[in-house]
Amino acid sequence: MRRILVTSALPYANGDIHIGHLVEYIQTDIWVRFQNLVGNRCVYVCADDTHGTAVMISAGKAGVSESKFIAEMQRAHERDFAAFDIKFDNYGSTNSRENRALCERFWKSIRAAGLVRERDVEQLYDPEAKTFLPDRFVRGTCPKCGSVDEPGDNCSKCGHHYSPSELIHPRSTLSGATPVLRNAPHLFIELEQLHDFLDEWTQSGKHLQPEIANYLKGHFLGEPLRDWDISRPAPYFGFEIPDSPGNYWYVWFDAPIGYIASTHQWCERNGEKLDDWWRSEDCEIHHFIGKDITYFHTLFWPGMLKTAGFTLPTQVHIHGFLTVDGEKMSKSKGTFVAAKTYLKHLDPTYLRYFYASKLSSRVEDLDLAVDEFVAKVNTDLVNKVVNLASRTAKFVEATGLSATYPDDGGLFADAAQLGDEIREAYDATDYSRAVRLIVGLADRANPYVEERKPWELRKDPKKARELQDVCTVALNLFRQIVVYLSPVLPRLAEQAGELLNDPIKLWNQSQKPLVGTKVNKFTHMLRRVEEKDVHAMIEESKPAGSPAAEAASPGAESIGAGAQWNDSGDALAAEPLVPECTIEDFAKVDLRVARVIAAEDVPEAKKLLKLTLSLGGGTTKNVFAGIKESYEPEQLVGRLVVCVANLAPRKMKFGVSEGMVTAAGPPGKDTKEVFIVTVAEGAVPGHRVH
RNA sequence: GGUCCGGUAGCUCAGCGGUUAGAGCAGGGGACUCAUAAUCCCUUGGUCGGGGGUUCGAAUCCCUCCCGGACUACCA
Repeated sequence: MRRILVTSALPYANGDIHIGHLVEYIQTDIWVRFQNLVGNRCVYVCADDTHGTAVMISAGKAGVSESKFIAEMQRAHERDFAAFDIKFDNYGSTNSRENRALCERFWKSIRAAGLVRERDVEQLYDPEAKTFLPDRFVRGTCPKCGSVDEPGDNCSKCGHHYSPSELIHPRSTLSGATPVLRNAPHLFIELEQLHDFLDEWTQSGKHLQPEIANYLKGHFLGEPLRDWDISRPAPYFGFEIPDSPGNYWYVWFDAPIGYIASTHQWCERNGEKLDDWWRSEDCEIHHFIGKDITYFHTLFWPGMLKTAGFTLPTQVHIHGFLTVDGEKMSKSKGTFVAAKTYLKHLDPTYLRYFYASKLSSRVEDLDLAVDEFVAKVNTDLVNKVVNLASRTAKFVEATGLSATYPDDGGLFADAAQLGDEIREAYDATDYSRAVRLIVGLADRANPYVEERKPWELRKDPKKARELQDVCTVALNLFRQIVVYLSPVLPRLAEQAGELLNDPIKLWNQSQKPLVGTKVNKFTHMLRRVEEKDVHAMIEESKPAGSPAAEAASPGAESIGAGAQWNDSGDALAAEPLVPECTIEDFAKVDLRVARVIAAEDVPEAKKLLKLTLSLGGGTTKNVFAGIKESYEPEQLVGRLVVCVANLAPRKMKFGVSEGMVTAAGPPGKDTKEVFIVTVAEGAVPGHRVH
């Protein structure tokens, strides 16, 4: 029996769980359930990641204390997870007593190992909000190309990387104030001292997927590792560093330690010793994470564990992101579906099955194509698997299963033998392979029923025995499949257990037929997915007023009497007003109505479309607009837009842009949520906007 | 730009040096009626991205080109 401790990444306490998160939690939960099913002892811990500037700011905006904010968020997270049958042995919080104690313990070891250095860091400070600003809370003009309103780390126009302090006219996205440079001492961990160890650990071939090991080798381990800035000056929501008053551990220092803290809570409750789980050769530790946090889990974290004398991860399982119909999840397209929105429309079983059927051990993105989702769930689960029970159970309601298992031509035995292969696939997190093998069994079981025709047997009282035998076989094949699928579909396993009066608890139940039990009245186990429910879910996930939402309900433009304007303040808060300007300033900008007379894709560009704008009378302008991710060229031709007509021409990679099409959207370089500015009926190309 | 991963039937993918390249779904034809318009049988469909090479033999190995995607930490 293996002893295994499993974690999923700690969700950040600053937003709801969505279907993207669920890829990871479902992947992990399946693995944990599988391990327990085959008789290993597997404990699954997780926690909310609560610290950092983002939570501090969100709590401030909501007008509540941080502790209240994170408590509410945690309640919501736990509720969502439970609804998807994700079963943690302990769900903690990084803002816990246990975590603080462990952080202090780690810190002591790291200090003692001589890894900590203090160094002054110049950082932008918001004098109005009285806080230091992480890069993403600063925006300004790119020092290289002069593009305005660029993020604090790199320019979305020219791609130039810089530090936020290099921006021209920087401003805080919190208050709109001009940030000032302030010096503050920060504490750094000199990771380079652990370089040899990390080389060996990452390249051993045992702990990481090969592509990850390779990536680390190429990107980081080929040169000296940079020092890691692990402190933040007050104000900061987190733990104050005991020997450095006024400084707090950066959230990424205490977050992974939260894995141990959560385990500690579980140990306390269950009379276990923490050292048996985190400082023992006999216990495996498996982390499941997304590819975005690879760096932290494969370099910092092993380094910290090594230094503090804890067990190193046996394996870090890294998965890709979720895409929907081949595209990144998008709020405006309604594919950024919150867990709770999903639950209003669809059964969680569907998503568990679908993800399982798509997941492999590779670091690949997983695509949820709506058609495929519907087809897979309905054909595999309902039509094939559940069908086995629903077509035979009622024939043996009265008699129960036969007392001895009849001859089935080797079907059950063959499927039992396949168990090893299925088991290996699960263990290797190659669920798509496991599911493929299992569903193949249903493809062999249905023809058996077809051939033996129980519906004819029941007409002849003399064949009652044969009828019972045929159904005993069919129900056993069904049950065997359900045992194999039970890590993925715990609810179905429970229903099958109830139907046949024998709860499914162990993998071995797939190896021996069940005989002589009563059979209960069959009730529906799983409804078919309706495509309209999926679409309703996506509709509900769309923000009001997006181009997509408009397209879905043409004619919704005329705002009826019942319309409500309860617009949230989020958009404004995300990008506060800039300092006021005079009418003369405004007059310098010549905004004109223009007609898009041609629009073409720039194949090499990620975000740009090439537009030809007509100002009327043959005056045209060539403009490159960063709207490719939101609009198709065909949608634009013929439309009236508002352009900045006197903007100095700018040479871009693909040609000269002679103006700019105005568009609204949130700050940031993400151009998936842009909405071009159009003009009311009657305006003609050439009209100036006054 | 660099690194990595892919490109096999309409779709999702399996096969990764050895008999005429497979599955599921979709399409076509038929059967059945126990079952959630479920199931079963038959069937159409592919110069395995292009080109070159290694080999008795290549979808599978090597080279090269083309196409698609991901990543590119000092954000959380």
